[in-house]
Amino acid sequence: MQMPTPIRAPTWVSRRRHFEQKLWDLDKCKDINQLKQMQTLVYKSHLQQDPFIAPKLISAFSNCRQIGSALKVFEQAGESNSNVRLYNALIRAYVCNFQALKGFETFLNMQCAGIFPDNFTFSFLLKGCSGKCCLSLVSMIHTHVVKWGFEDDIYVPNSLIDAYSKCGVVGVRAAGKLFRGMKERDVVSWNSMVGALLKAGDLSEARKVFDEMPERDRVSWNTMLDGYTKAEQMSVAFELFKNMPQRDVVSWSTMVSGYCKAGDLEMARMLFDKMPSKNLISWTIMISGYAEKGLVNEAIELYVQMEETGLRLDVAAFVSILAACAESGMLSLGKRVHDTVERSMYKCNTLVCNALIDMYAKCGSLHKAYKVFNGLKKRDLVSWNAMIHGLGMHGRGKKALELFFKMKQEGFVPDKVTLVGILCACNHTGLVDEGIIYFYSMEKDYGVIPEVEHYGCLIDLLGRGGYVREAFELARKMPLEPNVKIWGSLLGACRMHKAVELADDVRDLLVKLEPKNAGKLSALSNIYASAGDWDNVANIRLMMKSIGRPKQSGASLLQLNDEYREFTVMDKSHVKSDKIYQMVDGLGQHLKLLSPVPASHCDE
DNA sequence: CTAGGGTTAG
Repeated sequence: MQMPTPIRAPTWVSRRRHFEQKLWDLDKCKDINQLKQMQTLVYKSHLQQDPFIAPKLISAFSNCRQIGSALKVFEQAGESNSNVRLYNALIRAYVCNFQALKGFETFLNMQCAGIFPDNFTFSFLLKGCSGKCCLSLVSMIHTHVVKWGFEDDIYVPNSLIDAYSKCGVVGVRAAGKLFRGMKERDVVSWNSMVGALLKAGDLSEARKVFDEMPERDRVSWNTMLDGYTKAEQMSVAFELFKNMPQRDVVSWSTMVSGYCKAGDLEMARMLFDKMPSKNLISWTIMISGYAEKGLVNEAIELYVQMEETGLRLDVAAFVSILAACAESGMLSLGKRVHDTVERSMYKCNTLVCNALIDMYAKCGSLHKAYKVFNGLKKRDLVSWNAMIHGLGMHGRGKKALELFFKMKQEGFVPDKVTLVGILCACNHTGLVDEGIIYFYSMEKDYGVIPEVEHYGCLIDLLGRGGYVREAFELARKMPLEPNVKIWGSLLGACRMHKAVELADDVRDLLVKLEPKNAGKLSALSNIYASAGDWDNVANIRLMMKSIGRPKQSGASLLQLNDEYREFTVMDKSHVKSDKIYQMVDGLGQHLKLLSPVPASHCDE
């Protein structure tokens, strides 16, 4: 009689099962050490040329940001393996790791190798175009799409619409043409088209398309909602919000963000408190909203509350809140955030550290900024720019220039932001000659064509250095339209050097500005008025008169969140006039404290 | 026995 053997597979079988299971989930592996172990196993089992395993390995390495290893896997997969998936995986790896160019190169190599692209290839390639404004590239890919016959695979034209939408107004037109020509459209096609029109700022056309949609999902409503909030049409946005068939956390967050940007922090907070569920993004929006507007107590209180919920901040949350602190000079919250960064996994993250450097620099805490900068292992151009600009704007021009040389020594190529920092540094340190030299050689030396900011720095520099006439001359001759800051610095220079004989130049410049920027002079006059700087108020009124602007009795335009509102003296018509007067008063105090002479206008 | 792609808030 035979005993039944226990049903138990030999060990090697179960091991193999286990191994296979792991192979199937290879691309979901997030741990780099585990992944390397898996790779060893794959190679030992001679599976590195397997048409399914190899692409998975590439994806896995790509997800772990190990693009070098991904490439190695690709190369070792062998040419015998003429596999679209392999190429697709490599293209995606490049594109997802910010090497879009290499992705396109791979696409070309693939065709040279005689391998036909498929629908996935194009989706990946198009993703590589995002963030860049490269219409010619997108339309080139479009041509390939048509050539290979993938224009009816719904994913591909949808990706195309999205890619086109990031190429400015012309791109959006191309997107519209493609959209109208599509055989069938799904809800994503419609949503992408609405999003494209909104990106181009065409709110009414977007709404038209939105109304035409055969079916709308959450994304459709949220996209349209965001369009209205970005345009600061909060009442329309609220109407839409009320009428939405369903509201998710994105809808609520969009509204909170919209009210924050519109400056209505109370309404924002009310909605924030009413949200049925909050996530990291919602908290980030509300805290940044408070921080940006300088509401210290509210911002800190909410930040502490968020930490108490146990939410872990990610890179975007850190960067957003720190940027808001930088904007309003909110050092107290900035420091708190820094504490959190130190305890997080992002204390060596370049993006986060750059935000810290910028925050400390803008808050005037140069020592701390420098400490973060020095401790940063992987500095990029932004790190250098933030530090140089920070030093420069606080009168440490020599140190800024030193850093500039060091940065070049280390092989970084200065960009336009660097040069603003350098000119700013020269300006705030009285290095007039150096500033002039840098300005006039920046195109030759660094290939940077001067923009308004650069002109602004130089004009400020000239004016402060006593070359008032030259400053005016430059403002008049510059190929770009002078902005309010340039105006301010010219006025400052006039006052500083008692140059009243420049009326003609002033008029010339005003002609250049008018009539498009009618409100700006008044806005400026208002700022000086709040600062109690009556000399400049008188100056501006004189200028306004000199170009025959009709005198408006005591009315002035005050810029509030990019919108000009008209006020007359002691106007109480506006619902929030109390708040506004308070704010203007506060602004005046600030200006008095900060600038005996009108502040430099090349910062920011 | 297989994977992989497109749209919304910071």
